[in-house]
Amino acid sequence: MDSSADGLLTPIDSTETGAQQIRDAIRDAIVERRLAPGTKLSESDVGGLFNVSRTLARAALQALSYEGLVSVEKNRGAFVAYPSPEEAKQIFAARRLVEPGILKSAAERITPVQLRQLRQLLLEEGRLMGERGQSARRAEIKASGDFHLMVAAISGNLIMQRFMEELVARSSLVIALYGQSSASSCGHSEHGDIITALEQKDIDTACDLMLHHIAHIEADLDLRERKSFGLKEAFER
Amino acid sequence: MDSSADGLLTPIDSTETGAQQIRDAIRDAIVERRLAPGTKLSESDVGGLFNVSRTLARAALQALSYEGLVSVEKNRGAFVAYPSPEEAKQIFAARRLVEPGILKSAAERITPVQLRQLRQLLLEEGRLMGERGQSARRAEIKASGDFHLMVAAISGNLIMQRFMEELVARSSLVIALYGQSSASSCGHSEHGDIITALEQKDIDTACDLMLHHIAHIEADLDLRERKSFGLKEAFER
DNA sequence: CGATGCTAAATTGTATACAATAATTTGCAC
DNA sequence: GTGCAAATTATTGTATACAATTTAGCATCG
Repeated sequence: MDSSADGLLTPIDSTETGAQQIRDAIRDAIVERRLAPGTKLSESDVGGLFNVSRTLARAALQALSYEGLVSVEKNRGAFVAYPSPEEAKQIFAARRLVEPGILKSAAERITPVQLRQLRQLLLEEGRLMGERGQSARRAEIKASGDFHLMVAAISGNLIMQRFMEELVARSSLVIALYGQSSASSCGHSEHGDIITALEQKDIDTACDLMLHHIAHIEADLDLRERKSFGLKEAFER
Repeated sequence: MDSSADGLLTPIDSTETGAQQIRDAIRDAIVERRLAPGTKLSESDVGGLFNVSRTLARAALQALSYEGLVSVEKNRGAFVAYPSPEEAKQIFAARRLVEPGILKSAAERITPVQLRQLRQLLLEEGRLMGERGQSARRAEIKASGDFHLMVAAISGNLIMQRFMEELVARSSLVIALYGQSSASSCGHSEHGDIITALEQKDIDTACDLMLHHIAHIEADLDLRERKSFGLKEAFER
């Protein structure tokens, strides 16, 4: 896809097995909001879509369920996750809990080259904000999350990086459900501020900015329970 | 929302599917160190052992690989994870990063009943330290981890709780590989100190004690690369 | 004697078939 | 026409069968 001058965010093993490719494809579709929360993902349909057997489709769906992006209900099937307001709060609470620490680790190890890469990412993000159209919107959503993921990658801790990938992906789902403004853009300047603080080695300020940034994203949510009939409707088709 | 602290550490769904039961059984075996790191887990063997088909065995092994307890190598098979020293460092770095925050959340919500349950757990842990025999040793290992898991459960954040389950399980693997003294016991008094701080609502002290506690566990490790021939041997049956 | 290439065995990767469970529709009584 | 119940349909749960890949053994050659 894009892979903008970094190997940092593309841990794709070229020898990945079929199920993994399908998992990645579906995950991208969910994160970029081409697949709405609650959408049913039947094994047959998924398998048919990718021209593989149900075995692989099932494996991919299982994998996504471990990441919290898909919920599989016994004898009922798999659905794109439909996080409850409570779940949404916990996702952002988790981010507030870990991201300052991750950022601190990253700040201690970051190299000039990596700082340039972060700036590059920011530039790309800004460019996408200018463009219009579905495709640009999707890319913008992805880029916005990629900032946080690159920070995690720079921190050098693979385990926290993995965890952040899960949190960012699930955040996208939450924003799709409860976001009010098309607020994916509102964080852009804050990303820039964080980078600036990093450049100045001002770790404490950077962490504060990160906390505020997460709080801003969360403040844009309207975390009221959706009517159950709406949920039921979402589970149709 | 959160049920009272009764089944706090047993989120087992009684209607769980076959693969999940097998996954749990193998996970217990790994965490309790009945299965050594590097042990080969062939799909046929696992299936035969539990009297199910390779399909379910495979699903269970896949699940464990997402938790980092099993590593599956393409076309080669699944093995009990053999964390490298670097991985071990990252696991404990992750714990230092998240556990103070989790403890802080828990301290803000903890009820007297939950405090009693923590004391209870500590008592049980102490009792097991007194007993001798393999079985008591395994239970002691589990109880030691359960303290951290119960704190996570009390924090009320299911996502962080899940993450801690992963970290504690993987820590057990690391200690099995690199632990020097049979140090699982050395942390017992520190657990008690943390509870005391919690009782006194002294959150900062509790967090400090937690950080020291994790540092102590880590300090007992001898994180030197095992000779590759030793690793190879470990991967043989 | 050691290295290399080939064949055979074992193991995983994937597809398909059958069984079990849940959703839907149909039919009947009221 | 409404409500309940049985049959039908669709979908998931699990097992088995076959293909592809790796590993090991063995023979051959340098």
